[in-house]
Amino acid sequence: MAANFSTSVVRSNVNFHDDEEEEENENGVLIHDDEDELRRGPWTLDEDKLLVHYISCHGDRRWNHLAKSSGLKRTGKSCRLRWLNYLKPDVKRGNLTIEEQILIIQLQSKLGNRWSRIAKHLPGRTDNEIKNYWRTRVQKQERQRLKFDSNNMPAPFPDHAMGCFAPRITVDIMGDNCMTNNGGQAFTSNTAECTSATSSSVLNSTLSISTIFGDTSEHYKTQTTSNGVAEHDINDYAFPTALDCNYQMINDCGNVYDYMDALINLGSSISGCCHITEDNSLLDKQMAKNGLWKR
DNA sequence: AATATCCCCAACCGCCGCTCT
DNA sequence: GAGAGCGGCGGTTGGGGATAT
Repeated sequence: MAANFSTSVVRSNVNFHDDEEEEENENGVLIHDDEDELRRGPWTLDEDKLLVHYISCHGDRRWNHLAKSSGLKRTGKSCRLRWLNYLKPDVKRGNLTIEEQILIIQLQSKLGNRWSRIAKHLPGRTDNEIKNYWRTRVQKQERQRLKFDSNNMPAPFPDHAMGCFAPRITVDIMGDNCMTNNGGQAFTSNTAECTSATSSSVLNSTLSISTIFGDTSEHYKTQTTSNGVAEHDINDYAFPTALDCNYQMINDCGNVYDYMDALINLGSSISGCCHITEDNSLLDKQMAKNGLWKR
């Protein structure tokens, strides 16, 4: 990967005098005086340095002017994209966290494919990154569906949930409750919906579930609150906690799906609504009818 | 080890709406 | 009001690394 460098480093290191046919403008930045074709494709380290240097001096506005006067043989659009998606200092690198993934799903259900709006809720994440994330996941699910179709097997999830490019779910955070991870640590998002963590302590208990699919050897793990208020009817269902990505779901074909994949598809198949309950579990009986959650 | 396939993601494209002249 | 220029956005592509066969 290129360049996570500070502006000061760029200023001190960049060497603009590597081409005899270039000349400096009034700001000490080189201008190409030939009419070479615009460059396309991946940016080089030197181009990155030049762009960062120019923006540090002149700001990130007037992209077409910037592209010409900076000496970059790039379009203004290309410069803007490179800056916003990669070079801007506050761009966060690395994999999306589970919290970010859930927030994306939540926001996508509300906003649709308005990636730039969604990105505003995830500091440091770009619309391009979120768009790529969403597309990759949905493509994966579509491939799964086609695989089942070609094998003449029933789809793991209802067709209407699998076939659309933008499956919609709503994760409702009920009342004062907040999604928590297994340690009971509050999941804090940038949305206003999630404002406070539940105070009830969460006790893990391992329960043997032998119903529905008749597999008595499997152990499914669910959670109950200390006061037992939200205890599940374990004879019928088992639920994972919202952020426990170690869970997988097994449908009635015996196929196993990762937590997030199942969440997206089940959410689509239950009229766009699943709930976070008092014990921070996803609770909807229709969800459970699609299969068991396996740890 | 070679080849095929999958997956990620940077970058491009086309369209739309806003602003300025 | 018309049109050019531009920024912003969402959809798409293609290169390259990772993984499977």
